[in-house]
Amino acid sequence: MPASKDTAAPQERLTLPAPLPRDFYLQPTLTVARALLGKTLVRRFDDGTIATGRIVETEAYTTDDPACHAFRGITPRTRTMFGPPGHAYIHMNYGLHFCLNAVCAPEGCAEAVLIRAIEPGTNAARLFRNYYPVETTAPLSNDEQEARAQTDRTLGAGPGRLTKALALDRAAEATDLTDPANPVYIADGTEVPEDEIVTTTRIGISKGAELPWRYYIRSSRFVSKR
DNA sequence: TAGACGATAGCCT
DNA sequence: GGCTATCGTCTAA
Repeated sequence: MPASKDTAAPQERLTLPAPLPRDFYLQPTLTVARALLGKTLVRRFDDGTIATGRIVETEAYTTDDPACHAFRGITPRTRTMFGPPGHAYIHMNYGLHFCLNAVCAPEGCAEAVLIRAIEPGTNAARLFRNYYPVETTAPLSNDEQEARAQTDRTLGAGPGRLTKALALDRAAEATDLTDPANPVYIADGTEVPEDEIVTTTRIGISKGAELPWRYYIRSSRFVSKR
């Protein structure tokens, strides 16, 4: 894929899909985790540019799940999870990475879907610039173009990577993901056939690790781990 | 208040 | 596959 492909699209010409309604997040959390596959994550940056990503990997965390941060009850960190559905719950882990979750279930019931990977869509070059802030205007060599193509495949592959590419941190905590006026929201996307959805166990947890609550799109090159 | 731990990712062997 | 950077959060004392 040519490196310059996404750089020229005038932002004002973008026609973005409609945000998902709040009712979407009131479905059972496992259903939401599956249904979010193929949906569009829309990010409006401080400079007014917009980038999108197609969600290709999710994990579900429910209120009776020992791996869920809210398992032991409400704390300052988990307050957002106990709030109304359709909001962003963003937490830091390992002191390094932010992870983006969509809050599900009615207010008072703390459940969420972790968005683990996206496929860069509109304005992928903007995501690349966030990931590697030093941008050069010099023509890319063949090796550099190959390295860049490799990075395009991985810059949204993993919860920490995608928040870095989307420049999302605690400032976006509790953002209403159903409001298209917000800096980040989730919109409709493409339908994913049932046989394209892989159900497997979650990654990187010690409690509740046996639960098959991770979902990804089989044919996607952009999932974090198979 | 101190210490342990963690929904990760990059680098090295 | 192993190691580790690095810090917010929680728990125990």
